[in-house]
Amino acid sequence: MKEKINNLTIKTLARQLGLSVSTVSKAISDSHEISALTKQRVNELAQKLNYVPNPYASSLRTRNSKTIGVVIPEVADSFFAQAINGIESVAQEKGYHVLIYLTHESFEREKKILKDFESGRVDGVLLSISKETTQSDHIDALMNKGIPLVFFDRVLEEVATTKITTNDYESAYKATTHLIKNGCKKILFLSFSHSLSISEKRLNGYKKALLEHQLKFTDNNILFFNNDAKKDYLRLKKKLQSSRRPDAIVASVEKLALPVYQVCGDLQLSIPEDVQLICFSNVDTAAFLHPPLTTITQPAFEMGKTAASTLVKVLARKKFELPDEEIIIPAVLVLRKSVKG
Amino acid sequence: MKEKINNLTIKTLARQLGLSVSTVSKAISDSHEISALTKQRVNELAQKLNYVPNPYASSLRTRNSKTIGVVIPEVADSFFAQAINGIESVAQEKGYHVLIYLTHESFEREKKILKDFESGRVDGVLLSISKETTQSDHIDALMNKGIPLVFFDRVLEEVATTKITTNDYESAYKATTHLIKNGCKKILFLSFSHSLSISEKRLNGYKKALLEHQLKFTDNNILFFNNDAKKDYLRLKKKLQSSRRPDAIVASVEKLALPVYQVCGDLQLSIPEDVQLICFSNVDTAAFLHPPLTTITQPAFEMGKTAASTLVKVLARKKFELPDEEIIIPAVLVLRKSVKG
DNA sequence: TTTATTTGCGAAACCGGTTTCGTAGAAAAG
DNA sequence: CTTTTCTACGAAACCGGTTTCGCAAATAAA
Repeated sequence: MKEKINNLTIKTLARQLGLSVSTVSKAISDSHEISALTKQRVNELAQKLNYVPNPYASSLRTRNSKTIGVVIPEVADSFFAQAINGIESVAQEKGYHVLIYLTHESFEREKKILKDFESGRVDGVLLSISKETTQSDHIDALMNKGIPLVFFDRVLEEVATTKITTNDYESAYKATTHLIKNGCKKILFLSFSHSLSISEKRLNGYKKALLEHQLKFTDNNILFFNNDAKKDYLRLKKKLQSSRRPDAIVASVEKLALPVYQVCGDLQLSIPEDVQLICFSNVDTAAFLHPPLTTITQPAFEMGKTAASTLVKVLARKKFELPDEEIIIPAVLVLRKSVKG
Repeated sequence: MKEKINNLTIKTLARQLGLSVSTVSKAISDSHEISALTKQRVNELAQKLNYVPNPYASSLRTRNSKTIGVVIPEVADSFFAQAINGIESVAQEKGYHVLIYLTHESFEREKKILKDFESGRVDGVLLSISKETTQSDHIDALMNKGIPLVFFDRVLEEVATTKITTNDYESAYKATTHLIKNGCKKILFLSFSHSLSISEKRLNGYKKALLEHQLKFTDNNILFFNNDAKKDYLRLKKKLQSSRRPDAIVASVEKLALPVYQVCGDLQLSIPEDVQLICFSNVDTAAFLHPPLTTITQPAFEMGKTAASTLVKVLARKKFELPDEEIIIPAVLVLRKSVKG
């Protein structure tokens, strides 16, 4: 492998063409100041020599990098994977580059990443906050530096910027109502965060459905998963072994579904006969699980795409003003055999 | 949102401290030329003013970006998602940034992306080639510019660099042998590429198992999936309806599993009674599918991690010399109910 | 005490582009 | 024919760091 030396710069082109550096630069960017003939000569040589301009040199002067930063908790999750697809689709179309960062649900990591963004590394940011994130200082600081940020899915309400979400509240309400209409009276809600907007909204939608049907909500109705697979498993197991075993479960995020299958399998509980199950999930295997999983499927690709195009649109302007609004793309409830009826 | 103006540069610090720009720069990079006292003063002010150096300015001068480019066919695939996790884990530890690009299996896209990398945008590249990729000109060109590249999973043998793979041949051989020992005689191999190294190796492993057991291989034994879900479905359906219906299937990549479940479901064929199934797959729902899917599970995280650390290690040196070797991390065959026994 | 060395810092070039501004020559206007 | 306006281009500053090199003062060696 050769040494890394790029001696093919705009200067090389200029020299070979007997032009000045500025002329070549302008020719390449198709400036009106340059004659058609010169442009052609420049482009032909650039083509021939396989000239690729240094993006960082350009970035330095123009103060933009054509790069967006995507900050998500994890990537091995169907929702985020599909969202990335959506993001990438607009990035690639609009000529943006995508820097990916994972917080692994750590607030500290998130802060570090956003702090780094203050350097000007990215033109804008797409963020889905970590489950530990409850305050917005790091986000405010970034936005105060003039770097636009769009939330998607996991948002921080108090930050005045555009947020792309699903109808979490309504979806949970709808799912829970469906279970109640199916005769369920003891519906367990699985959560993994006390503070996250999506968790709260989904929980509230669930609560509303209970309330509307004269079912009471107590702390017993909700089980919080931490990130300790073994303990979470045991706690869920205990729940499902108790005398007042739930007759249905609403799992508020994708990764909470498998533990339910696991525990039910181990306890020989039938889904949906003993326990009905609905999960917020984008896994593409849902239809082939045993039993097929009823899901609230979020428009992950669309959300990523919308978030990215919202961001890119504002980046195209000189002033970066993102309206403080929430764009809600509805999820769909896909009924499968994990619920009765 | 404010205007994007970063007036806090190294110059600001220098001015406020009554030092020169060069001194501040050296102080920040902890140069031995600078006294402890000065370093402290500089760092304290930097801290106080929340100074974050512009990475592109630095990049321009030092000719490295602390960024690696990851080029993969798709992200909504458990293998790649997990691989990204592995990559990110070392990137974050070593202070590298990760640019992600999806080829969507398009050779043209891949060429464009690698061409862009010739600009110096990234210090090194991790590549898993598209299924259309059969030649290496674009890769050679990049490496000739002195940019190191490590393949993972989908490699191009003829390129002299480090390749991180699994034991595709042995795994397919093992899986097929297992099916044969289960009494299968008409084993169908599902492929999605005529040229890809992994496809070829897996096919060869499969063939070897057939050969060893006096089972003959004809074109009828293999079914190629294109990217047309509907047509692929129909072709597979036809296969499974034929009089000489296969009694087992080896699916050579993750995304080929669901169509099998789909078709078998629609044809009311039982897995594994009518058709046994083994799939190269990293989906975490495998154990809860109906029936649970026997998988050849690749060490995706490890592969990503190894690829990244190999790359990062060579980037730490002045000379970028990646040995032309293949690091093979074995996959594991996880037996589940989609095969008998 | 003189000379050699080390220490700590600054001036300036540099990385590779972009952008401002000035200007020679051609074309248009008067 | 002179003045004005374009047209097409170049010189140079600039973006924000890094690095080389030079040098004065402090310290060590002779």
